[in-house]
Amino acid sequence: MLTNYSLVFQESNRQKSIVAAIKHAESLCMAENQNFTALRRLVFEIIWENSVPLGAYEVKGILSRKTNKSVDPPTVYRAIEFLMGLGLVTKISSLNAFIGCPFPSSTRSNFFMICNECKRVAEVSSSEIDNEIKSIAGKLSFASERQQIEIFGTCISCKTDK
Amino acid sequence: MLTNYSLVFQESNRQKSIVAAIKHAESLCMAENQNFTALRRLVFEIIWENSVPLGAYEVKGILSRKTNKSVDPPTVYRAIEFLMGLGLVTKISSLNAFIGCPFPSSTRSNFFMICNECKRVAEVSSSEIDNEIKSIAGKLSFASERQQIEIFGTCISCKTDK
DNA sequence: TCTTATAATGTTATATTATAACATATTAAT
DNA sequence: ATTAATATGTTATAATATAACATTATAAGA
Repeated sequence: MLTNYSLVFQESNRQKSIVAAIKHAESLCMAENQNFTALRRLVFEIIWENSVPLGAYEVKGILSRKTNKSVDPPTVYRAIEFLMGLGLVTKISSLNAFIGCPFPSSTRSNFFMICNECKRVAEVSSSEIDNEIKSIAGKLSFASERQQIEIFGTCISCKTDK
Repeated sequence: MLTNYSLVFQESNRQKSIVAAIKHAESLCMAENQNFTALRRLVFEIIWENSVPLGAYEVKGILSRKTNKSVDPPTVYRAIEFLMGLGLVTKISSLNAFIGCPFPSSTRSNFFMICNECKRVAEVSSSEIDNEIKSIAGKLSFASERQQIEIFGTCISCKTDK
């Protein structure tokens, strides 16, 4: 089963999803007894408002502009760490950049399609992939804890643009 | 079809594979009209001699000791870039570290199982995974060019050690 | 063989990404 | 109010990576 795969490549869906994502983040923090502070919310919004993964220092710059004061790296990294811990944001490690997670953590494949042209990312959730990975890990007697799948290429709109 | 998945977790296989890998690298360079220079060979050996992924600066340190002279970062990064271009070495981006590729590039899934305890890496080649990714990309009309799959967990020997 | 072109390496400097360590402030619990 | 816990501010620096240019080695053409 492949779900939600067009989410991030389609701007309209993404706009809607930001609002939903903030609500989701709020209730998740509530449930986990975590504090969704103003700073964390700002960083969350900055990352979610962008259709492309942002580097920590880009977030820092935007945050600095939004708050009209200088921001130091640990401020950003700490907020990102917090958000990643809750599965609200993920790092695309090949890019050293961060992007919002459209899926609740329980159903996440950590599977990303990254367009080399427009840099936008689609997160995909696929039980087939997940099961196949489980099966391979089983054969290796490898106890898998976390997976990260990054596919680079060209998305449909960048292909048709040419 | 799942192939070669025990390669890197098993020390004996790895030792054998180094010799084979050097021969493979030599003939590949020959075929591609590329120069397998002393420096590149050294870096290749350093990366292949280790069962765990090495950071560029670790390679730098080892290289420096082996050659008894100081080595600057670009020296290492350039050699690594060269080796990656030929598919002889891969970067594990979550670790900012490099490891030898046991597969010829044509058959590579870029699929790594990374043990959090011993840090060793098994590269897996799975046509099921590759096909499933192709199928998902197809549904998204995404022209995929490169994939990188990183699974973190605990390997069998670290599990039984406890 | 000499000369030129190309490829590879050396070198310096600096950019980019990330974290450690400690100070201060805010919030929640007693 | 006081203490404890959590979050943020601040300074400094570690770790990773690349740009730009100089030099050397190798290969190719005259």
